[in-house]
Amino acid sequence: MENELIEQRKKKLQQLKDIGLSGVSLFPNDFKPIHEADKVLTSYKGFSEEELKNLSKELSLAGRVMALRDFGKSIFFHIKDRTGDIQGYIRRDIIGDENLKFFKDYVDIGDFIGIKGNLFKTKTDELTINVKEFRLLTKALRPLPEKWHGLKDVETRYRQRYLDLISNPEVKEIFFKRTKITKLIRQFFDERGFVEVETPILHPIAGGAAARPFKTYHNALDMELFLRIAPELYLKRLVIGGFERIYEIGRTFRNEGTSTQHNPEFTMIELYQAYATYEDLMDLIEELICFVTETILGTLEFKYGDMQINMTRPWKRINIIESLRSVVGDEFLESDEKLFRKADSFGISHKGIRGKAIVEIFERIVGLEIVDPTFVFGFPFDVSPLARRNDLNHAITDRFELFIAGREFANAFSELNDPIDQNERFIKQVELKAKGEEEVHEMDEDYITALEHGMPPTAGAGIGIDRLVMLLTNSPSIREVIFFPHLRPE
RNA sequence: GAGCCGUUAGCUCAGGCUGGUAGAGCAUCUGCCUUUUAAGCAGAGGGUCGCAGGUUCGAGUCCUGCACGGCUCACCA
Repeated sequence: MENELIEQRKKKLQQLKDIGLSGVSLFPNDFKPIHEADKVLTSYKGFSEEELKNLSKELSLAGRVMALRDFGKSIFFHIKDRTGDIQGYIRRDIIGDENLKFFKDYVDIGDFIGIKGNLFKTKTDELTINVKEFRLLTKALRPLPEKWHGLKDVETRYRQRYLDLISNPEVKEIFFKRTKITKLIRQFFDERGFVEVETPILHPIAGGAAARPFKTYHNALDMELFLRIAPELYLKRLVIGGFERIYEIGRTFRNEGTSTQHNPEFTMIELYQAYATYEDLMDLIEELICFVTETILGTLEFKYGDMQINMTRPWKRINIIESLRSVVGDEFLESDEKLFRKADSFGISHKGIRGKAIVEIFERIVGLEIVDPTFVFGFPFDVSPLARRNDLNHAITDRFELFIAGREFANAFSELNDPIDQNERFIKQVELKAKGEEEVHEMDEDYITALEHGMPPTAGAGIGIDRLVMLLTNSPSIREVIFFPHLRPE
C-alpha cells in the first residue's frame, strides 16, 4: 500500500473523474499560455499600482504550483514555468464561491495549472496575477520535496534528477551553463572555419586511446562492436578525405570505475587542423578557453573550491622532464632501475614502461600542484603512439596536455602522418598487449591504409567538456554536471 | 577493488556515546482567517528506524554480514 499522501491525491483524481466534467479530459492539453513568468516580472517591474490598473491586457500563464497559502476566502500561490516563479492571487469575490472551492479541493502543490488574469502589486510590492480563470492541467500524484531545504539527499538527487531540478534552482543553472558552454565552443570553431562532423560510436576496433571499451554486438552482421573510446582515428580519416579543419563534440565511453572526475560516458571535443602544429594548438586552446570563461563568468580570475584560478594569458608552458629535474633532481633519470624505483615509491604501476613511469611521477609531483592553466609538453615517445616524434629529440613527441587545478583538461599533439612509422608503433602496442598490458592502442590496418593515401601535416586535440563545465560552475563532482550520472541499480 | 563516513515520516533533520519500544519543522488532513510569501492560530493522522542475522528479559541505539550512496585512494580523461 502506498502512503497516505499519494492515496489522497489519487482519490482527488478519481473524484474529478466522478464529477464528470463530461467531455473534458482530466489531463487537458489545450491550454496555451501566452506569457512567461520572468518576462512579465521584468516588463512590468517599474509600473505603479495605477499604471497596472489601466492595463487592459489579460495575462495567461501556466506552470507548476510551488507554494500555496490559503486565507479562507482568498489564496496566494506561486507557479513555476521554464523562466521562473510568479505569484498568483485568487479571491472569492472575483472568482466566485464554486471556483474557489474547486481550487481548494483539487489543486495541490506540484500540480500544473493554467491561469488568466491581470497584474497588480501586493502590499509588499510583489507583482502578482489577480486570477480571473484557472484550469487544472496536470494532477501530481506524489508530493514535492520540502520547500525550504529543498532536496538534499545526493542519491535521490541523481536518481530522480527531475526532483532536483524542480526544487534546487541552482542545479538548473549549472545545466543551462553547460549548454551555453558547448554552444560557445561550437561558435568559436565555426568562426574559424572548422566543420562540425559526426563519426561512428560503434567501432569494430576501439582505437584512438588506450582504455578498456564497452563491448556490444550487432546481430545482423554477427559481429562484436565496441563503443568508441575516442573518435580520433575516424576524424583523421576525414582529414585525409579533405576536411582540413574539423571538430566533433560527443559522447565517449570507457569501461572504467567512476569517481568525482570520471563517468563511464563523458563528453569531449576533438578537433583537427591541417597545417598546424601542437604549438599552434596551444595558442588556439588558450584562446578558446579564455573566450568561453570570459563569456560565462565575465572574468578570467575565479575560484574553484579553495583554489584561486587566474587564466590571464599567456599560460605557462613547462617541460615534463625539466620540471621534474627541478623538483626531485635528475638522479632518478640516470637509469631505468632508478626511475622505476622512484615510480614504485609512489605506488605507480609503470609495468616497465619508461614513459609511463615518467608521466605518472610528473602527475603526482608536479601535475597535482598546478593551479593556473599550464601546458605540459615533452611527452615520452613510448606513451604517445599516435603523436609525431620531436624533430630534435627523438625520445619525446610533439604533444602536450593542459593542466588546470591539478587536473588534465586537454591532450593534443602534432599527428603522426608517416604510415610506416604508425604501423611499427601499432605493432609495438600489440607486442605490449601480448605481454599482458591491458590498456594499449589496438592495431588498425584500415587506418594505416588511410594514412598511406597521405594525411597532410595536422595537429589535433581533445578537451574534456565535463571537466570544463565543472571548472566554470565550481562543481566538485562530475555528477553535478551530468544529468543522469551512472549509479548502481537500487 | 581498498579505507572512512552515512542510510530514522513524502522532504530536511534530532535521538544513538550511556539499550527500556520514536521526536521536531515543512508537507498532508480538519477548523478559523480576503494582501500572504518559510503566512498565522487551534487540533489530527502519518514510521517494517536500509536489509538479514546475533547479543539481551528488551535493539533505532551494541556486534557481524550484506545492499545502496558519499568522500579518499587505486585505474583513467
